[in-house]
Amino acid sequence: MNEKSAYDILYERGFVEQITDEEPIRRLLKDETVTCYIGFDPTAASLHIGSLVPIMSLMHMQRCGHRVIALVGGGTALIGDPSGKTEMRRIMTRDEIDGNAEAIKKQLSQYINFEEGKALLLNNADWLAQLNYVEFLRDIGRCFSVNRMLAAESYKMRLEKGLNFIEFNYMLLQSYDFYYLSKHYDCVLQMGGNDQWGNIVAGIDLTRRLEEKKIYGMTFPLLVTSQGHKMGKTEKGTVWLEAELTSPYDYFQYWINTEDADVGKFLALFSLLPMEEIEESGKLMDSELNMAKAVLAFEATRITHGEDAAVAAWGAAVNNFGLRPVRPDLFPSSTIPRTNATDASAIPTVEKARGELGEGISAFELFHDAGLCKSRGEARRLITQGGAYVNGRQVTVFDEKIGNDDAEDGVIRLRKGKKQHVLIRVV
RNA sequence: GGAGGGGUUCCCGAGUGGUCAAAGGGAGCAGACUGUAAAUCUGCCGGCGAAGCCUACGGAGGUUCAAAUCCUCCCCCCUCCA
Repeated sequence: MNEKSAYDILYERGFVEQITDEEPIRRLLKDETVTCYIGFDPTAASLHIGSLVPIMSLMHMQRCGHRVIALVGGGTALIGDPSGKTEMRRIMTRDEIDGNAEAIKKQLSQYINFEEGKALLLNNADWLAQLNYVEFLRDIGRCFSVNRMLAAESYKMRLEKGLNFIEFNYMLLQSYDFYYLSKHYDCVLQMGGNDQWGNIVAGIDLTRRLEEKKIYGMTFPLLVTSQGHKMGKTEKGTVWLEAELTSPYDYFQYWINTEDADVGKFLALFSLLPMEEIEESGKLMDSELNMAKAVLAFEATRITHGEDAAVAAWGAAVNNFGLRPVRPDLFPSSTIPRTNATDASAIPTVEKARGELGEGISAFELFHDAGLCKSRGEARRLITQGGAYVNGRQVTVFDEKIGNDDAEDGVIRLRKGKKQHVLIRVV
């Protein structure tokens, strides 16, 4: 059904930054079923938006019939990848890493079908943790030239600030991973962020020296917004893929706030919509672009949190921001609702006991309790500066009492600034 | 191992006895302008309901009415020498 090869798809959607050999890779992905892998770092209990490009690339590979390996770096996390970092990372304990690795495995299953050998989920701790140091040095270490390693871009930055031996070894371990996967799982392609280029190429060299086997590498662009801001940070911090950490509502809001110049690029990378539809939307100008942003937000939320959560997040956006329906001729493949129906249940809601509100609570306390402000002081400042609203009315006195009388249908609507809404449900 | 230089609030970075909750920049928040965009301008930007108090300048002690600043020991990083 699909004439395009995985390479064509990745290329046209903007996934490809560097590749080791264009022609062979193009052919391979077109004519054969290949096994490819990407490593994920278990340094936190959840992946975040920064991992989404790799995840989406694996989805595309799988949809094209290739076998994908998601490698959780339980072993390499014990070392800490220095690539692209200015500071050494905190060394994590074995338990922390194992716990995170488990959580990440579960998360990846939302995007990739691991049934019946269509995809594999491996943990490199399974082979790295039992390596024998002297043997490793003799078999693997001898294949690495320190001179070449020092020349690698990934170490440059650290050579100025300092790099210690444990981190210097990271490249050997990741190279060994690739070698190991190529040997035991017939993996021929490693993909990763562009900061992984050095590590990937080193793995290719190692495998060639040990096995005389040719394998390949591809890297993705490291995304910053068109304004140069880093991806995945908002007023609430990192945008996680885990619903417990970043709600589908916030996740949707993150995407709908995409800068104009990034909408097309992000639709290609973070939705599965056909490129023709995405290109068509490129004609949208000015505020019409908000329709494309809505579709981006909806599709991205759908992929990560499911259709129902996406619809709910959309409904909340309609309710809070007067988001208008997307024209029917745009993005026909998207399942975004085209109606005006408004289910606002996804708006963040905090419950308060009727009794607690009996005497009325000072506005600044309420904003703090609702989680809109990190401290009471911040809430006071917010009110003083005129950024606090109750039921759409600006609060001007910081200790104005808010009580049961302010509830409309059992709900008090709080708003911080223009964008952040929380409902207080009186129970 | 020796000599020198460093570790400051979310990040970068100034501060070498009181006027320091700590210059400046970035990030962030709010206001104006807008399209839930960007840019720009303005205000805010440790905690506690104010005075004041508490917490904070790598760690532990000490000197002093008073310490981010002085002394001692320790930890970590960088540069040069070995």
